[in-house]
Amino acid sequence: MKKKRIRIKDIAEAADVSRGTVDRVIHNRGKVAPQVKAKVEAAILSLGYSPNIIARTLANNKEYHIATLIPLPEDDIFWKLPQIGIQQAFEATRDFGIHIDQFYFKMDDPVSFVNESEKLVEARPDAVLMATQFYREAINFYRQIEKIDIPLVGINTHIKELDKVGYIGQNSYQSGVLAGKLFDISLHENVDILILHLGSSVSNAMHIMDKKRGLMDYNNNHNNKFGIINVEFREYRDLDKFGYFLSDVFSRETNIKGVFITNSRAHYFINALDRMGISNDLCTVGFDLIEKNCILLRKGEIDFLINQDPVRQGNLGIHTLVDQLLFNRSDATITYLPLDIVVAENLDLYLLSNTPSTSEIKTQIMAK
Amino acid sequence: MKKKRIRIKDIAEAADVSRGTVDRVIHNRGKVAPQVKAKVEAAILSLGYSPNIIARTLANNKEYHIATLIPLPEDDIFWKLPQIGIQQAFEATRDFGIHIDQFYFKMDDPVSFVNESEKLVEARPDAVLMATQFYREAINFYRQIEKIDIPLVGINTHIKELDKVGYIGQNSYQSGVLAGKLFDISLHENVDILILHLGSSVSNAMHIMDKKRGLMDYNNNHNNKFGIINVEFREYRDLDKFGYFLSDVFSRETNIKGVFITNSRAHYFINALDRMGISNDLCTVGFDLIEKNCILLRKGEIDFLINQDPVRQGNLGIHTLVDQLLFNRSDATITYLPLDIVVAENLDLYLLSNTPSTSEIKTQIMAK
DNA sequence: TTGTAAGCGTTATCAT
DNA sequence: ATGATAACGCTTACAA
Repeated sequence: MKKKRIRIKDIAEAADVSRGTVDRVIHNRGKVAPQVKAKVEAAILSLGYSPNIIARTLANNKEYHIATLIPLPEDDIFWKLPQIGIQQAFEATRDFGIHIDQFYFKMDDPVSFVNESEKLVEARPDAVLMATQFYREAINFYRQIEKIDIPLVGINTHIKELDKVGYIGQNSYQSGVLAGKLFDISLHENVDILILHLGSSVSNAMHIMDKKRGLMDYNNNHNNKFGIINVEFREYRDLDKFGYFLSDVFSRETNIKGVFITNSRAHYFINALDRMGISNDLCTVGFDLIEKNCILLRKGEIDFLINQDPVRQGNLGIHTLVDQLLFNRSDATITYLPLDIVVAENLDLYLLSNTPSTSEIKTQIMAK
Repeated sequence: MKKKRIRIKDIAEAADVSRGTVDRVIHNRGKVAPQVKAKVEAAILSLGYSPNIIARTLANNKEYHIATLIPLPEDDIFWKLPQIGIQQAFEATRDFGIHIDQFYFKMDDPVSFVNESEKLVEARPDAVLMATQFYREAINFYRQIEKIDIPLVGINTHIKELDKVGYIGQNSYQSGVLAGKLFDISLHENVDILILHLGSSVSNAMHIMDKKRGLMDYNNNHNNKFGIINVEFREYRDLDKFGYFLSDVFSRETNIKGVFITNSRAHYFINALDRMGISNDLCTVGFDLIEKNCILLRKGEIDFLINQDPVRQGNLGIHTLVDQLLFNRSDATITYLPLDIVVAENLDLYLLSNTPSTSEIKTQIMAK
């Protein structure tokens, strides 16, 4: 009934060799006579041996350093979320000998990214987790990492040119398609949708283009139900300037009924609208469950937030690397996380499952 | 720079006692002189000791048996999903000495539940995971479990009378509210919504009532935008009978524009409609990403599926129990999982993250 | 080519 | 009340 787990010792006895020999065939290191090897392999197969990861980890007694390179959480609260996931993963894996060294760069400053990436390389980590929107800089950074031949995974922004590294995050194109669907459900035909990009054009990179394409493709595939207006604005933090900009847009374009904000800054848009006294009868679709967005979602000022689970991105990113370090599984795979449609009525449930205090995952190691 | 992790040996040396003594104060077992105890505790605090779970697990070398009691996956494919999560969790925790013994009952048969629960008790497990809609039977079962004093968690159906046991699953009431929101977005006012319950009335229990209440409360709070019609039907598997039943309903009630199916059987409804040649210009909201529902969602025959992540329910359920067994953390907490709004445009992303092959979580132990 | 034994950090059983 | 020591299953250096 209660079958005991097969240990190395057991197959050593079965094959009538020593534990050392068994170990040698398992890791095929060292010399072992062909017939002996066959005998051991037969025993492994017939007894159904699988190694005890716990004991292996303890015996290995190795320390691994994973470096992270992400934007300063202070720069944009969005970046606090992956940070939470990274911390969770750290606590979950520290007993496996995993250390995490974090490097932060200024979100809008490529130079800062380059500086930090150099510091990171000097620290000689065993693996790297990266999140950046700087395409060229990321590719240059990858060249350096390639030289020292350690695994690298990206989160949040998919740098498609880097096909040798893993990616965990959202499918940007599909999130645009999904936004299209949400407008389709909510609005009548023959109205206009404003695509609004807030932030530096530097970061107005591929993944933002993908979101726009997704929305426009959806619209094309649905008989061009909507008119699409494309606009971007850098100085969104200056509510006055932003407000004037918006009233200009809305006075020129009087048929706008939907607004698609392509990143986590929807709350700036709503606040600027409010400041200018422009009434908000718009259907607004934004991204990410940062606090200011959540408040406006509850109030009904924002209609939909698309969640890309940044906490999980950070968490899974670290776990993927741990997986590679501990079990040398080499997957440079792309993992697209679900795109959650968040409305006032299901918001709280998403927030709860994101809070670090409630998700007390201790150990979460990928394998086999 | 590279700080070594503090071990029992380290604090033993610091406090100038033996490892045995340190162990005694950590687990406050056995006698230890007050001053010695204070000295050790001081050392633990100042050096910042935390136990190495890996080594502890190995040394403990204990075997735990977790029993599960869920409906037969063959009875209703929905129940394959928690089963997947349970299997994942098993693979993740087997190295921690966790065994899983599964008991299955016939979904619509309380007697079968009772029989299996008796077998389960005889097997003398160390913890139990349960999913059932049979209220009375579940409560009786709990009385037996209470006697042998082992942890019990429920998934999927919240038996509120059992306030001493943990629950992981959906907030049924809130899922009804969310359905209300979805109709609100999709439909004009002054149309009717049909609430359709398919299945035995036995299982037409509290959590189904909660869903209905949620929808109706939403409607009340929005000026009774819709009319609500309540209907249930047992023999939904008989497409002919079901079809006649539906044509009867729809010929009497000609203003129905929305249909809320309260469980995972939305596909039966669509098929019966189709069979009778009733045109589907309805807004349909159902539950759960089982294959037949997914196909209809893609085709546009179902508009929304609310996902309660049954895979994760099974997975988290096991992990919660493992947590209690390994770290004696006693939380009979209620964990409500997010309610995902699934449409054709984000369906694939949810399916991918549910597939057992992609989620290769090895070890996921809760702690601290 | 093979076997032996020490060690990973913790627990638990002995003596003292 | 305290200390020494053998386990747990695996790795690895060293001996044979």
